[in-house]
Amino acid sequence: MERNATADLILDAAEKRVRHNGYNAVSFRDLAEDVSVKSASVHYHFQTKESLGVALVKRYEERFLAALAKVEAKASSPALKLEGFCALYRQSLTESDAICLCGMLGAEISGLPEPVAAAVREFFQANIDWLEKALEGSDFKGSLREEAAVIVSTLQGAMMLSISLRDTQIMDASVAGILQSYKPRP
Amino acid sequence: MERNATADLILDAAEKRVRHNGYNAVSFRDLAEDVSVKSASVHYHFQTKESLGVALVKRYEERFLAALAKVEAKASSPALKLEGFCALYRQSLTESDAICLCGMLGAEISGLPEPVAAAVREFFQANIDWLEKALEGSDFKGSLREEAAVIVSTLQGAMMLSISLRDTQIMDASVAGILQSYKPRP
DNA sequence: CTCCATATATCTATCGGTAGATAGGCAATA
DNA sequence: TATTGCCTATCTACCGATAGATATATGGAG
Repeated sequence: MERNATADLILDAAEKRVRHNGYNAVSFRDLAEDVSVKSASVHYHFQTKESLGVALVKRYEERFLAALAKVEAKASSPALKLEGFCALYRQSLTESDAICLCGMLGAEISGLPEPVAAAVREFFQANIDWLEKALEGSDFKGSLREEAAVIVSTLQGAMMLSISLRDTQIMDASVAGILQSYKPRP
Repeated sequence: MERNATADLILDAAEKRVRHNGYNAVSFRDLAEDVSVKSASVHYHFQTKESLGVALVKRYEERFLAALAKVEAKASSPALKLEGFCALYRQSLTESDAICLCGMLGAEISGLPEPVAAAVREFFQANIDWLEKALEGSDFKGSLREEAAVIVSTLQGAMMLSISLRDTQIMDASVAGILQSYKPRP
């Protein structure tokens, strides 16, 4: 994914704006102003809004999967991997004071250009894939994949409500609840 | 809240469109077409988009609280009330094949006109209030209010992911997980 | 080393379309 | 006749997108 400086600055600005206000509330002119160029120059780097959206989600997913790979490398048990996963979500919330990019786009998904929607679904699937694999060997009864999806959705919901009510406690309590359920039963 | 027929049809159309595509993706012209009038007539009933948004959320909350009151009347135990609460969320998802109105607006909250944002926060607070009261007397250790917020956010997240991945199983599994946590410990 | 060709990245200017919003008129009704 | 509800027509602002000019950098060919 070799990309030049301006294109990345545009994606940075887009990520911030989309995570706060949603896909349809972001314009090429907004982004142009954010990076101090004209809107025609934004179109030079991303011909259409759809292609910008796809690039945005793909970069976001790449970064997230890279962070997950680091967790994978360090965490030795399913419980620790789960903890690392939750910590990443929590960090994403506190660092940007916004919900997950794909949490926002997931809410708007039926109104998105199909290629963008597909990229969002892929992000979620990759999350669930990782978690499912991470939880292998934990003493959990039932479908691991289903449980992984529940965890992802729980974290996404917690981000949304934390931002809406301006109360990070909700995220913390959600994470605590998730981790508690996966403590090896004594 | 006495309102005439057209105004309610406009709100019906707005609710559907906002729940599917988000606040910023809905226009007066869209709504006008939905109810077979001209956009100026939509402005006759709701002068501004902001006032339409506020009315939309308030009506939604009224309906939801009315449904909760019925649950309250029928359910005798905290466990049954919780079950009724989750069932209402599940019903909201399956009936409209869309996320909660306030789940959508909650995601977009930082880009909403402040009065609309305030109405959304009030919806969530009312949900948490009801749940907190409903859970009184359950053998749960820790802050009931915090736990109520976690449940609301979990259900909201489950709706979002269910719609995104087109898999209602996620909602079902989330509800099952919530109810299981609140089974009186044997 | 210089000159020219090409590529890159930006600009100005503009397109057709749509956004929210308003003014003023017309018909039914109470 | 005053009110209600809808209409036509229009406004200004902004949307995504494109055309075409310009400046700068790179990299051979002579």
